[in-house]
Amino acid sequence: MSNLELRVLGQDAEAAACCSPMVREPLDGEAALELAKMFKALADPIRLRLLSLIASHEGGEACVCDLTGPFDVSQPTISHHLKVLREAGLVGCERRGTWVYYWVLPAALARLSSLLQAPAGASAGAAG
Amino acid sequence: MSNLELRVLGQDAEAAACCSPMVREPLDGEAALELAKMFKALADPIRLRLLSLIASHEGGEACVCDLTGPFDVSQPTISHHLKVLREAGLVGCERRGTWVYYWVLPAALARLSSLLQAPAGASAGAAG
DNA sequence: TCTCTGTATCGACAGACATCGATACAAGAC
DNA sequence: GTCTTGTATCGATGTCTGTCGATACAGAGA
Repeated sequence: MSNLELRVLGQDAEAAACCSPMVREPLDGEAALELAKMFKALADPIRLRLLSLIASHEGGEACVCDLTGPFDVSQPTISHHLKVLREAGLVGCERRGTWVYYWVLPAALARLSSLLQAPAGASAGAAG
Repeated sequence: MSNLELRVLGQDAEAAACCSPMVREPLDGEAALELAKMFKALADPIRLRLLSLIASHEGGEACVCDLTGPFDVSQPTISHHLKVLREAGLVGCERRGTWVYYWVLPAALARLSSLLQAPAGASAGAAG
């Protein structure tokens, strides 16, 4: 159905989705550094809304021209935020003719999501 | 059993875990602002490791004295990071005698985790 | 009381970041 | 070729953040 599926080739989303939440064993410094970069990209309200806007756009992708309107900041600022999301590996992009299109990389979100997921037992009931 | 379960009373972890990932519909500005604060708390390698260290500690909680050792930064810096995690609603704490204990609030992590979770169709699955 | 230990707060400082206007670059229309 | 439009980059600036040493606060014990 979606053309989204084209984008996730080569990403092992399933592998990432299955394992080692951070509540299970301590993160080592290197992993923490890399993950912090991704969370840092999410740590801005405009970037969160951009990501959400892109992901929920029809077809799973959005033109930059669709993304500058909803915000009260300048075009260079939006472009900067898109670059941050790109460099964090959260979105991909491609120029098609005049326009540039962005889409979310689901594997990256899935990885963060699974990291934060508490193991079934621990989540609410905890320690038992 | 656990002393952790005492801490999750009043938090609707299950309710948070069920709904509205950001890839489904655009986040409004207010929600984005609040979520960005939580992600900002995660956007530092030391804080990620602290959180992971606390969560994976036996009993689900850790004394500050267990948390200062593993890092190359000063005690005030660790205290600062713990405060950031606290104010973001990611951990709770309590003084017991001389020591202060910290534990993770699973509902907060679950909320972020579910937010990032792509809907079944789109997520990774898409690749298949 | 005083002392000792564990933790938090304060004040200062350097580096990182969000934002802007100006400008460069890319592609289509003419 | 030139013009126009869409997007990215540059350079500057104000604000936020991570870090430290110094110090204050809390509780236990003598």
